[in-house]
Amino acid sequence: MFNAVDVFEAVAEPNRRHLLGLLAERDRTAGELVDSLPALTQPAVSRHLRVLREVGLVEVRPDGQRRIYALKPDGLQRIDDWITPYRRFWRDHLAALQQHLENR
Amino acid sequence: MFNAVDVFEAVAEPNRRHLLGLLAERDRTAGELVDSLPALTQPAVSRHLRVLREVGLVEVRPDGQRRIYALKPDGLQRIDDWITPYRRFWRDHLAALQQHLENR
DNA sequence: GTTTCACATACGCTTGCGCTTATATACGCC
DNA sequence: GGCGTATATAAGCGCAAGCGTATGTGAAAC
Repeated sequence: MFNAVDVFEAVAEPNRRHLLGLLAERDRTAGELVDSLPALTQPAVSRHLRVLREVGLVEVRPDGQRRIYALKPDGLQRIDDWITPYRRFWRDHLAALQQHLENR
Repeated sequence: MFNAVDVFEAVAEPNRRHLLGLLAERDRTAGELVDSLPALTQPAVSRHLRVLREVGLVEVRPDGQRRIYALKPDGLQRIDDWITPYRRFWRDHLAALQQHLENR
């Protein structure tokens, strides 16, 4: 019924990356996050937070009638793991460039 | 007129990640890449390759009537740069876990 | 030049995303 | 209880992504 979203798709959305950036600084209430995206309405931000929750990038804890969002430490690791094998490509490239500069 | 696609969106598509994976092994012709995705038609794969080209993740060189695709070394670096500040989160988390195990 | 092969593009279609407005839920305060 | 505040969900819509079929382009072989 609902399409399961994966981490890559979650992170592809600029507004969601913005939210992650704020949560990297410190935990925030849903209200604070809504205020941080003035171009969007409250329900829009709420939906983005839902997506981030569902892929395990953030977690919520209730605080009275507020809801405090926090970054979940290992969520982005899946992307990092995926990138790892590719990392050597630009490392090699940079190394070759370095070599070239030294040898001229 | 054309919506500029960014790297994150390009990588969000599973078929495109599949193509990148193959190109990480070695350069391939468009035809080989088409064969690697039997669920898709040739035009579908061609369009995915176009997206990967436009965001600078791959490059093409002609070889007679073939077109040889190759991974572009620094394309994914932008994603890696973005992840970097977050990396310490799961590092810290793992460290805390380690600490906990040693102290029990 | 014509035919064939390898690949890209055009077009039309369906589906899902992200948005807004409206409404529900749930807590705190009186 | 009733009311305001904080957040989530429902409903509906526009638009773009991704797909397939059909067609264009350009090189090679004859």
